[in-house]
Amino acid sequence: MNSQQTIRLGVIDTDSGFVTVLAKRAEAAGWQLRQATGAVPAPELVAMKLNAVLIDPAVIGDEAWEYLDRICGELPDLGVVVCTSRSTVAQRVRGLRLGIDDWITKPCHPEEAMARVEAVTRRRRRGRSEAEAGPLTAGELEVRPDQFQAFAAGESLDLTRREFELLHLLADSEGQVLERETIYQRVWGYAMAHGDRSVDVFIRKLRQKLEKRSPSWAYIHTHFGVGYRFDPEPAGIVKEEIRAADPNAPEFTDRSQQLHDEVTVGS
Amino acid sequence: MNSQQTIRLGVIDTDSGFVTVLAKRAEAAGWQLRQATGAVPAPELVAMKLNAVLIDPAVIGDEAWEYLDRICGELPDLGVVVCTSRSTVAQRVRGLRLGIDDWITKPCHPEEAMARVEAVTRRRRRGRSEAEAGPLTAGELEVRPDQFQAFAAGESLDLTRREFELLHLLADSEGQVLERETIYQRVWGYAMAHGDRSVDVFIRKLRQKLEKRSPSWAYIHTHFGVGYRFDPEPAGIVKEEIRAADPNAPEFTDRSQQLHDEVTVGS
DNA sequence: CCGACCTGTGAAAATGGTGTGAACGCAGGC
DNA sequence: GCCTGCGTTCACACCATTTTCACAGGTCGG
Repeated sequence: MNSQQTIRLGVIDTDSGFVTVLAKRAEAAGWQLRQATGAVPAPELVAMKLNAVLIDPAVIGDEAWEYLDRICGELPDLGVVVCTSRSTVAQRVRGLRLGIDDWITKPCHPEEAMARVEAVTRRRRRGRSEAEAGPLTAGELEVRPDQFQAFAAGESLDLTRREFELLHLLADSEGQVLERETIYQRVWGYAMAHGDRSVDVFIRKLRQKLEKRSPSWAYIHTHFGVGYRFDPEPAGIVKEEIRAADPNAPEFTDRSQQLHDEVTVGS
Repeated sequence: MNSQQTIRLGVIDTDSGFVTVLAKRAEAAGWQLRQATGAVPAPELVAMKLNAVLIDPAVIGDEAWEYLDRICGELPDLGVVVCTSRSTVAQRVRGLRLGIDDWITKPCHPEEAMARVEAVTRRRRRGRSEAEAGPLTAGELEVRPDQFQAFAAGESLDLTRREFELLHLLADSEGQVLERETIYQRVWGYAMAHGDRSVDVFIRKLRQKLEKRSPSWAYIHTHFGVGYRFDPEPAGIVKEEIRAADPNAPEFTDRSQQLHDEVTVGS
């Protein structure tokens, strides 16, 4: 469904002109970028949770081959694209055999670089369809994409597909307030018709099933006039946390909502 | 080791000079080649069991884009590399976005073409070779890939080829819920058409044959709106659980439901 | 406190997914 | 050519899920 997830790309290059333009376009496309101007150790690359890196080996120097070899070997899930000026057939062949996924020659159009990164990422995601996404945990909950189910205390919530997709989206955006339109768009896959109450109904079903298996937690919170927020809270603590969170809180840019929360809680 | 598996490559091109040289080198490397001089329908490509195709869209003509789109859409597991003289950035970007894995410009060195095909096919074939060999057991079942058969209590289930492939896939993913599209993709080798019921029909055939030879086990479970899950369960458990739950029935203290249940049961 | 609007809730109605039997078409063997 | 086994497609019945609707309850701005 949401295979169009944003791409997290690392760029290792010192050609500021190229990088700047690329960054601009990538951000416009919703990608997340990390930049560096020298070799980044493998563990740090892992920490960045990148889908791919775009590297100009020239900025690394003599150890470039060694570095590329190590990256490709240690991070089999990372797409590696080399982008460099002047290269021989022999170098490209060597690089590709080493494990590099694509080799582009500068000067190159940023769109093409992006398209190639995209192609590399796509191919990799497809390759491990089985791996799927890892399970999420929140409060007593465990959301398992490989089972299309959520569990509390080892027991299944018996969610239907839509219920699961909705809960998965919410749990994945823990702490964030999601508007109904956004939720509908992401779960149903198309725009919400004006006046559609489906989201509300499914939220209710989720709350019922959550309550049934995990009564002492509050997971889904309503934000009046906005949408819903997923945030596991042990029952009873609710008031304190909201009061404590208040100073930080005023995130919503809508009307004068913040006031409401205070009043509501205070009463 | 794993990088030295033979690659099955399809070449669609009329540039006999290039193709001849490529074929020579590829064969020297132990690859298996299939050649064509025009568009090859998707089903035929499936039958060839290729890892990748190398296509010059010029030999296909006006329908090249349409053809490439169809190939990429219907055969997600097939690597697609385009190799053509003269192309614009816009064309390359369009192609890569379409699902093409790599785009090379002629004239190109055969070694580089091979290296790029190799890069495209590299990732998804990891660890596939070892999975083939071993027999699987689950419940009373024994799945034997070497015979393309499954047995229960020493008796063959008399599975056809497709039935076996399906059961093998399911048993190999024991406990995991597999979507129909995934199943079709992996067993049939290409994308499932919308509304295709083949998977359902074969599941029924499997269930019949399993029931016949191993009546006291439930192997294949339906997940509504999603797909199927293979998980051997002794049939007895199900009945017991239902019977045990029935007398106690009032499971949850929601509204006034229990009353209804009791009345209903009492009658 | 009122009216307007938003959200929660239960149940009916519509939709759509699954099980199943059977007909069809195709290829390989006799 | 005819038969047989296999895979595909179709139609229908049944039922789980989803959507819709009406109303109750809550929240907000005056």
